[in-house]
Amino acid sequence: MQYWLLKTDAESYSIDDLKRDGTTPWTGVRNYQVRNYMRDQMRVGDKGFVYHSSTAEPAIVGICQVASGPIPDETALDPKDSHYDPKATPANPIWYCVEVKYVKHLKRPIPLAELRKTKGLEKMGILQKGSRFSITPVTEKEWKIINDLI
DNA sequence: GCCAACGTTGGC
DNA sequence: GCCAACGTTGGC
Repeated sequence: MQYWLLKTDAESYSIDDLKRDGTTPWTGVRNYQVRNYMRDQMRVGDKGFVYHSSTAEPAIVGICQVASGPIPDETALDPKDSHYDPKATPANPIWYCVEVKYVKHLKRPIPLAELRKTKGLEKMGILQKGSRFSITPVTEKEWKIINDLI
């Protein structure tokens, strides 16, 4: 089993939205590296941190779980969707996503600033300068360290 | 709202 | 296939 960190803009889709929906396809990713994680590496049962970006205090706020294998990202095929990609077709969807299931809120959000200060997390994708990947792998060690912060 | 970082696009 | 310009992300 692997661990992940899934970034989301709380304004557009928050952990509360995920709780309400229960399970949701993680659509809208238009970065090849991140698509490849979802298409090739994420497995049903993998766990992930849910991270809110672009808020007053960016933070890890909850835990989710991968609930499906790769499926075509429907938003790429929908001309009305803001993530529409005219090059995508049903035969060659280009963009894939996985379904993500709500597990729980953390007892308290863990702010980015705290992650930065915590020993052993220096290599986390989320902490790298200019990292733009909305999904990054988390090592088992990092997963444990963060769970111990709660 | 600013701006650094960086992936993507497109002209050549 | 290089690389400048562009657009977007996201922390501050």
